[in-house]
Amino acid sequence: MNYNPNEIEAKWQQYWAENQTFKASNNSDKPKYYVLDMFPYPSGAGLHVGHPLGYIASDIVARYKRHQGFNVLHPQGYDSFGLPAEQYAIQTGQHPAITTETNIKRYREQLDKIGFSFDWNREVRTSNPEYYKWTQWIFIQLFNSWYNITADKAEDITTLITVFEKEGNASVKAVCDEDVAVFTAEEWNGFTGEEQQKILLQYRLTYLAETEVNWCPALGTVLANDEIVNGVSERGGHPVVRKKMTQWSMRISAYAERLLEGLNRIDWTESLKESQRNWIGKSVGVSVTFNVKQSDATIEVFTTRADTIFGVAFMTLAPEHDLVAQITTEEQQAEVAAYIEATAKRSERERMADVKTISGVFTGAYAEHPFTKEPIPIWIGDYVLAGYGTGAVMAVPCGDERDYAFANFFKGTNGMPEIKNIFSPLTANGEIDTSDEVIKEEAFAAKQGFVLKCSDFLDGLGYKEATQKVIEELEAIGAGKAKVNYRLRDAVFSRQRYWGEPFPVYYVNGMPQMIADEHLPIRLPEVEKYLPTETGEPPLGNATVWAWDTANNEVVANDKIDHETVFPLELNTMPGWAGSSWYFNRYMDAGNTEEFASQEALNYWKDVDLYIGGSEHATGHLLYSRFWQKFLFDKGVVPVDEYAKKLINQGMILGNSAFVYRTEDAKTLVSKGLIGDKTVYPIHADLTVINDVTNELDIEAFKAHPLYQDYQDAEFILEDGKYIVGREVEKMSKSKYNVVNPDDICAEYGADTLRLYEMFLGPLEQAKPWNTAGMTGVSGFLKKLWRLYTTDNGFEVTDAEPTKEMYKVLHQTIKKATEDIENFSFNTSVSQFMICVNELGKLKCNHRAILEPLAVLVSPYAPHIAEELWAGLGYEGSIAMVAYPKFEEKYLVESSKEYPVSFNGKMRFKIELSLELSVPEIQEIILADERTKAQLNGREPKKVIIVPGKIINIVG
RNA sequence: GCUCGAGUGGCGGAAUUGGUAGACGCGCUGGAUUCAAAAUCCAGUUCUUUCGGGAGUGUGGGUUCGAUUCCCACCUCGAGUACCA
Repeated sequence: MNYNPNEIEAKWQQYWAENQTFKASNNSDKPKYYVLDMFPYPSGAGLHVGHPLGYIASDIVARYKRHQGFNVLHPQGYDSFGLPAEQYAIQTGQHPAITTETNIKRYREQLDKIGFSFDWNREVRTSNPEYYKWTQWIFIQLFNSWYNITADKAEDITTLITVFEKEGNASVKAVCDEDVAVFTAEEWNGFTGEEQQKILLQYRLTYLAETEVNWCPALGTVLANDEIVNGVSERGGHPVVRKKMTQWSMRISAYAERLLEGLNRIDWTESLKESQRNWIGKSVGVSVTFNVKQSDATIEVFTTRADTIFGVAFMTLAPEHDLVAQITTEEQQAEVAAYIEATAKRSERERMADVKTISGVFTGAYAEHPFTKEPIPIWIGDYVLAGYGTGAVMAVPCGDERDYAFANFFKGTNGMPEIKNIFSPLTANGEIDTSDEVIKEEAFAAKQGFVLKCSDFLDGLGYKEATQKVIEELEAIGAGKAKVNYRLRDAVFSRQRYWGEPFPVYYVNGMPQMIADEHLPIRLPEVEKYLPTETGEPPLGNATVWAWDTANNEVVANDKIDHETVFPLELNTMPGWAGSSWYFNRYMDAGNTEEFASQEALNYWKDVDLYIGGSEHATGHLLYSRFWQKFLFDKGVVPVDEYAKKLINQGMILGNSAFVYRTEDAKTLVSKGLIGDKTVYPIHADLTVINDVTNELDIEAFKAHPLYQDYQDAEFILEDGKYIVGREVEKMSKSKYNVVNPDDICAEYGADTLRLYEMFLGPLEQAKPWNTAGMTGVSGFLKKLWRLYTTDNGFEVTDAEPTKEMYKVLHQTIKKATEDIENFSFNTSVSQFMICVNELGKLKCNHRAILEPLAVLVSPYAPHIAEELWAGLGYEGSIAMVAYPKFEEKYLVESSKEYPVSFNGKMRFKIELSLELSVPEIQEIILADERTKAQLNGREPKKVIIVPGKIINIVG
């Protein structure tokens, strides 16, 4: 009776679907376990073998935990809003909803073939109105909240209004816009409703503001910082420019410290946490205020090196700094204007690529040193970034590389002073090094190994003491204070796209108004065209039925807009990360129409025990979702403020590209071994036209392939009568023709083989190349496993008592498989299964007492065959909930050990000795052994090390 | 530049409270079976060797009876990030 994977896999997949085997209940006496995959964007290309890697790992854990007696939540869904479906709509006119539906169907078919134990009853789709209703609802919650620094949490905006009414805003400590004017209670109460709304907008956690955004002209939309890679868009690689626009923003900066702190409480990889820490970019320093001479303006700078304040030689403002226009003197006006214009023209990318070139101009103005009162020339320069700190720096050439380079470059012009040194370097034993005068060639940027000089009251102090002292002095004269600065910027939340969540927002006199919760969802309107309008408005500007009727609370035609009861709706949509920032909570109670999720469900499942997904989301999804979770926690909606206890990043599966080599004239194709020193150009060969094992090109298939029509008449230069292709490991991608489709693998070898092989390939977190040839290994393993339970006549097992050896192998395997699964070391447990089956095969084991637990052990990895074997053993129903076998130490206890005997650390021979023997007894036996004498060759052993049960080492 | 991670056979990889380096699989070699092939099974497979051995986990040093594992310095590759004041 042969193992026929196609037949049994289809059968059990149908069984699981019909019997709802993996349906999770929100009520159970069992402990809960929540295993989550990052849900996919359903792209038109379908899945390749790299995609399911993480899903297979999480499925193994989910199935293992079910065997262990947990109530397991293992859901799946689709992040179904996004750019590709919209771009397809622009090209073809097909509605993105149709494209998305088709792609999801394809994804589902592919996923089903691999035999995942997902609870599809809880499927979510971010583009489904029943889902995005709650995304809109969360947006409204954010709008109706402010961040109270004193309480260190988000609170309802009404608590802020209460304070304003009683005390004004002077005493309010909130995370808000920087330029909020101070007002009293009387003033507040005297403001018009509109004025009050404007002020509140400066406090809300999501707010409308004119901000400088990353505008991508090619995509016609704004991009978030994490959607830009090397100055071009992550999608498509289009150039990105800075542009001022009125946009919704999320006040994620309010949560900077808590996002940082929370990292200490979660078990995520160190590198991922480090990425988030860098992205948040906390730096502890001092804010110093400089007065501008002959002006009432002041310049605030942020510095981490306040100790160097007596080394300040000049100040540099970012060209975009607000004060530039105000302080620039008449003589310098033309030069400054020209410089600003020149910088604005340079794209972010050029500016980044070209860090070596020093440029800047003098404003003509001077600031006043807070202590010495000496004049300090104020320059502008593009090495100072408007977006970081205050967009202004105090420049200390002797202590900072960039300041040094700038000062050196402009030395002697416009009052740029000579570089002055304020550091006395210390020798290794802490004495002042008088022999060496530093700061001749470069800045002294270290924070240790010096004491200050020429620094008034700071003379003789090191970095720490000086910083402490200068903060005290600055505070005493009111010119500065300690400050913590974060790199993390508020996140722009508007996108000029069609295929995203519409905002539940309409505008009255330009002021945004929220639509009441009970009228949600606000559904995406139909449009004729998915492109921006002729007037440059976002695609929703094409909608004709997109106005809000406040009398009837419904969306109505635009021509009804009268700005009295009918108002225009927001034309932007939400970004891709909106829907993915809370979906893990929705799975807990996916069908709920009354609430985001019920309190019972949220309290029962609480958080994700294991989250598996790619590391590319480190500073996007994984940061935004933590932010929303903390906000929802503050509002009492969710019970925990970190939603994923443990996170694992699966590595990428790389493609194994094949190449043919053409000559310059494209008339000849040269086999790989014959290239020699000929000039040839590699062309990707589709994997369907080569033999994956022998690397031989199927020339007929190649010529017949539509991609290679240009080579119909080409001459093939063969080696040994064959054309051998070159191979190279690259990212798996359609454009490299190295994609392997899991459907093909399932059809040829079966899903269980695919699952085992993906795990067997190597450690989950590591990138590793795919090699279809290796499939035969695991395929052979499953056949051998099958043969243990069967004969030519069908299933045949014995109830006889197994031998000691059989028990030993089984329990070794239980031990290893359990440990490995707990450590997510899936590759090594597959090895152990192979060892086990090889051993049992040699022992001719067909004993029920061994084969029953073995089926359960294998079941998380290869569930279909496990089900079939379980049925073959005579059981009704699924193996999925059968208790996991228990490891018993007694089966592994040994009475003797084969000791390795080393001489000077090199293993030379082995000797079987009883474990009962004492150290002196072992020594006596070993020294009397002939092989020892031969090794020593007459020398006396200097030392004999015996570690009982482990090793013997003789030094001599 | 900085941060994090990784360097082990022809290939994927295994082994770390320091204790037999190369488990398991691919590939390769030889054999059995077969009319033949596929499939299957058996044996071998780090390198080198004068068959006694010798060398060997990126390189150089150190600690140790003993180092892939710990320490120092360096090299290479990958990922992230960057004029961050």
